[in-house]
Amino acid sequence: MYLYFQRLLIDRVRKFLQEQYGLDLPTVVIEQPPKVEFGEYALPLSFELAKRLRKAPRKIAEELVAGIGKIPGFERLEVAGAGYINARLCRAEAALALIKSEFPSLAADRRKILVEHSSINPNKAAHIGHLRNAILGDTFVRLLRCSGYPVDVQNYIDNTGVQVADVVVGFRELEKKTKADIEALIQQPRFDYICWDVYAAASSWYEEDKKNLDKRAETLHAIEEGNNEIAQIADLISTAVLRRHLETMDRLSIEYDFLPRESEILHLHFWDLAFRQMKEKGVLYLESGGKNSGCWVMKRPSALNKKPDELTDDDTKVIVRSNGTVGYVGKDIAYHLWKFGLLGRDFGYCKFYRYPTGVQCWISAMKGEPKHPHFGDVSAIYNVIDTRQAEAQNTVVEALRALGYTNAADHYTHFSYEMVALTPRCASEMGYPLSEDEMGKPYIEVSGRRGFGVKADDLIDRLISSAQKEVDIRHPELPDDERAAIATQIGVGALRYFMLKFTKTSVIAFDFKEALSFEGETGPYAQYAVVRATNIFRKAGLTPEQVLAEAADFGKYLEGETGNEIWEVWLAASKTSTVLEQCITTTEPAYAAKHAFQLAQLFNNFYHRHHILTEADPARKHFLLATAAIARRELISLLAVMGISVPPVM
RNA sequence: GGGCCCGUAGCUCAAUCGGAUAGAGCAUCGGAUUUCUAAUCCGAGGGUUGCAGGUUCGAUUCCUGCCGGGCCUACCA
Repeated sequence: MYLYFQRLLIDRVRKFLQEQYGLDLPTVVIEQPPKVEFGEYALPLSFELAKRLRKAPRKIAEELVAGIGKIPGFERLEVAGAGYINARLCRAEAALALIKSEFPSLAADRRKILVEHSSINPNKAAHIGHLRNAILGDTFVRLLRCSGYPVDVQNYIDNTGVQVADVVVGFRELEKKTKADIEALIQQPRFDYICWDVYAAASSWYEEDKKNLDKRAETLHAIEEGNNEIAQIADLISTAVLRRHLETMDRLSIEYDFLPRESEILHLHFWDLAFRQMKEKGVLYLESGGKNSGCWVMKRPSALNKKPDELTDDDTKVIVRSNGTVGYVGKDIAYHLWKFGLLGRDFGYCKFYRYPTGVQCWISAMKGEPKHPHFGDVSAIYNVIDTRQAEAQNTVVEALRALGYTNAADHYTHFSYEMVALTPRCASEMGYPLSEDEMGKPYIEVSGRRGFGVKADDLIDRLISSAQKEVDIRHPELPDDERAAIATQIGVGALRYFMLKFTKTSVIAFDFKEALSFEGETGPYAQYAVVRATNIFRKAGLTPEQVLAEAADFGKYLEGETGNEIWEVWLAASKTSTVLEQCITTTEPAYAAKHAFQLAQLFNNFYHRHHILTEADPARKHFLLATAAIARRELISLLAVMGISVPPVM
């Protein structure tokens, strides 16, 4: 609703400027006045035009206000301050429009969008860093879907890399486990936890004696080769850990459609096709001298502006090693050609995991099932990968561009975000030994290699049990299963909100105290606002839908000081679709979280000041109920976009 | 050395394309409940937006330099 009137206003202003002054402004800046009394929109454009028109800003504002005249849905325009133009909506009309508004579909074409997120190495338990990735990614998927885009969700599985090899080494060399032993271990409820420790042990074993690294190389080679016991063990482990990751993420209602694995990219020879294209088009060249002699290399994106004679070995990225093997970035280029349907080869597909919701998750295979959905060949992609891989991502984009796939390159978005780290206090509380140097740092990076980190399932467990205690106290009358379900919703809500409230560029210095909080700017705060609203309708014996269906002219209740206060609730509610659109265009889900909190805050304030059920005037009572219904409706959809459901009671 | 990011209240973070008096939460202190459940609400204190210049009618935001911190910069993934 807010967006609709905003566009209407901008169109009128732009049209007037064109007719009156012959000006064609590409963008008209619009913002919100500091107080609702001033109106819903503020235009600072008079300041901008002052120089071009050689008139005082205030004079221009006056001309604009007089010239534009009446706009449907608006009460009036007025000049404010040194030359702002404030626009006031007709509140009664706007309120009715909001009640009737349906969520606008932004999707222009029906071609699929691909979001890749999670992509956790299948060699150990997922940790808080992976949670941030998955929650950001899943929320972005929900944002796109709720705006009408068809989306495929992919989770890339590096099942043949060094990290899996290290766990295999750990089990075989340190734990002396046979294939049969490992098969038995996999049956344990949290096999990924066992791997967590084994991986850390293997990593420190390498440090004890560099010769131990030979085992890694041997193992890695055997895995890539295939058809041997080591490869079978690696597959056993990585598949079991992958299954655990899916279970962990499913606890947060995070689902995937397809799991492309590196083993298939390797064995289906995706790279050969990519390599051929890249050689033909001169994207790669064979280095003849220097330290990279004998390697096929690409210019680094950071060196794009350098002249040929300024280039050094450091400005090139090795894609194919001198021994002929391809590196990670090369495989990623091939994979991304596939994503855009530019490779000329496809995966086989097998069913892998069925979610309780009925969604089927597929996995890549050499020879797949005959009937399967079509993945890849999409119009746009979003890769949710932390900022440390920015350069690798840029290299892939530049490879696409250099191959002449500019359209693909333009629709490739690295959804970049900062890492989750531990505060030194949190790390030492968890018993991790820190050097003096590290104690003085603002945060300590999570490290799977060192075994430093908060495991995702542990954090979820703690959040749920902490919520459980509260629910048990507050609702002893409810049966066990209902209390458990409520605690789960609250715990998950707290976690998802926590990961979304920070903007992507902010490093999260993780601390249990903050993450476990259910008060203030948290998920449960917003959930609680909805529960309060729901309680009103339950007591009143009405549904919010009934109340909204009978909407009347609320004009007189939206005037004056009290009216202003309540109008703030309506206005915030009306901005939901604007905010969601902003989240998509800026790839920043934090705006949705901030907005949900603000709306919940406004509602809680309203709830406190106006006692609805005891209101004597039936018409006013109806208006107050409608206010609660609108805030509740918008909050529920905002939370749903964040993957947060609302319990029936709290 | 080069590239990217960050520096805002005691702490953790916001601030829409450069706009009106820089806002929240936590913590601290003081209040509010015979009411739709207090996981709530109200109030108070707390700021040279790292420093110095520049552009602008206007800078937390843009530019330059400096200081401090982080990440990347492997023939690892």
